[in-house]
Amino acid sequence: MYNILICDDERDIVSALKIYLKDDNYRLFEAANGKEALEVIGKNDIHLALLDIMMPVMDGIETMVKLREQSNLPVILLTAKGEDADKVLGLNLGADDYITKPFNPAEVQARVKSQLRRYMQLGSGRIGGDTLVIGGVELDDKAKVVTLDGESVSLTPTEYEILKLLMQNANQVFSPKEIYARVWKDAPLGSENTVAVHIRHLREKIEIDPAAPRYIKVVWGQGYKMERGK
Amino acid sequence: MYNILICDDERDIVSALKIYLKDDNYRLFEAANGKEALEVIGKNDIHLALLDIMMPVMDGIETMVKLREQSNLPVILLTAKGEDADKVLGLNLGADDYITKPFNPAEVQARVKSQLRRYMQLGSGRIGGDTLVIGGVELDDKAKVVTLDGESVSLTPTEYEILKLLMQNANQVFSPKEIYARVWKDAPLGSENTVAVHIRHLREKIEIDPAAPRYIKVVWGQGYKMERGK
DNA sequence: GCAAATCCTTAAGATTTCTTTAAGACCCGG
DNA sequence: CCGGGTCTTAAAGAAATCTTAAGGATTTGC
Repeated sequence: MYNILICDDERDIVSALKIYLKDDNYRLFEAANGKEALEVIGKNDIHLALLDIMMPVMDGIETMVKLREQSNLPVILLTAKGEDADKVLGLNLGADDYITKPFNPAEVQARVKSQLRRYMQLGSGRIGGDTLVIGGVELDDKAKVVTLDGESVSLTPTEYEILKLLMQNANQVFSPKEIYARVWKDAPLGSENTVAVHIRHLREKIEIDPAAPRYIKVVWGQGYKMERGK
Repeated sequence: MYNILICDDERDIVSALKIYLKDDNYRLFEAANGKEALEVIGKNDIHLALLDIMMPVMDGIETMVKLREQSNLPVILLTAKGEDADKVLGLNLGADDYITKPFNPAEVQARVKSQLRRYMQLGSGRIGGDTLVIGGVELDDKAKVVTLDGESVSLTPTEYEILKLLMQNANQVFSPKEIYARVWKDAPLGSENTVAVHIRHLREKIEIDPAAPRYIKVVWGQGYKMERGK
């Protein structure tokens, strides 16, 4: 359940956005100007804010600058056509995205969803130093989170370690013994079958068709590898 | 889907670029300095990098020079007006393009698209330390992958080992007995015919016409060799 | 601490892929 | 044109991987 703040002085805009964002997963908060917005954000655990640029008392840009002094939650600016100067200024001052009026409902939903996912799952959305990416598979080693085409995938610790090993050494082939040694940090006694079972489980989670894997490939007589590129 | 790295120490610049380059075909990575940039590039399959020239820890020029030691992926430098000297230096050291701040969104999109197209069309095949090449045949020992004129070829473990032996010792003739001894690590008992069968299979996979082999030649009464050069 | 849920391992049979064998055809040099 | 070396083909045999299920270990939540 995500908390979303909608901030605009025009009640009609607020109403429209509330309808567009009607979703069991969203709890919607309102504010009529920047000052109210900051109060709401201060009192509640807001996950994303939609701020109109043109507002009385305190405008969207000013609000966002104040907000950025203490938080980096996603801010989507609402702009009217032709306010390009404000838009660029806003982006340079830390906004994450913008939507131009009049709104396209699907676009609003998509951008909100996208920013939330970025913020929640990837820890403020940065695909940076600790994130491995191969095709549609993303592994964030800081957050210990794996996503497949944007959808979060839940892996067990062992599965996670195996996937990490393979992703850190993309295209390199590891024999089951080698995988066992490096993940369990122990000598592989007899049961390399264990590795096969975990590979199977991994494939069930990150492959569309485990029988025709896109990512975790087997090289006969050699071992497994995570394939990057074509 | 292309992976693009945005590297700038100013978060606002990064945010702005991220929005300009928002595209379903791009996956955007961030780094705050050259050191991080190299890490991200090392861990992921980045297709294009936008590097700010002025950065702490490691500047854009230095980063690019390091990068060029191992990759030729497109680099677009981000320069402030007036940094013309750096710009020229950067282009001479291997940058592919540059963009001057403040950015024009359309220009950013166009240059990125153009560089990506150029890079993708030219093919980016880089050959690392563990790759053997003879004619159109490439053997990557890390990935256990063999390609013929760019097309991947699937070999069995034994076939692979034989090919590796022959490629590692190009032009050198090995008798079937010797091949058996070195690949099987066992004394050749009776069945050197086995080697002939594997050679046949290899030829079917990497020769256009197995009856008139280009690569795996036979020397009568002596054995086989992988021929380099014409 | 205890119960429940989750996860890891083991095992065995099924399946796929690879290797070897064998027999005959073919090719080269003398 | 004859003999030994090489090639080809098919099919049986061997090996590796896959799959599934279930018991035991570990972790989690209360």
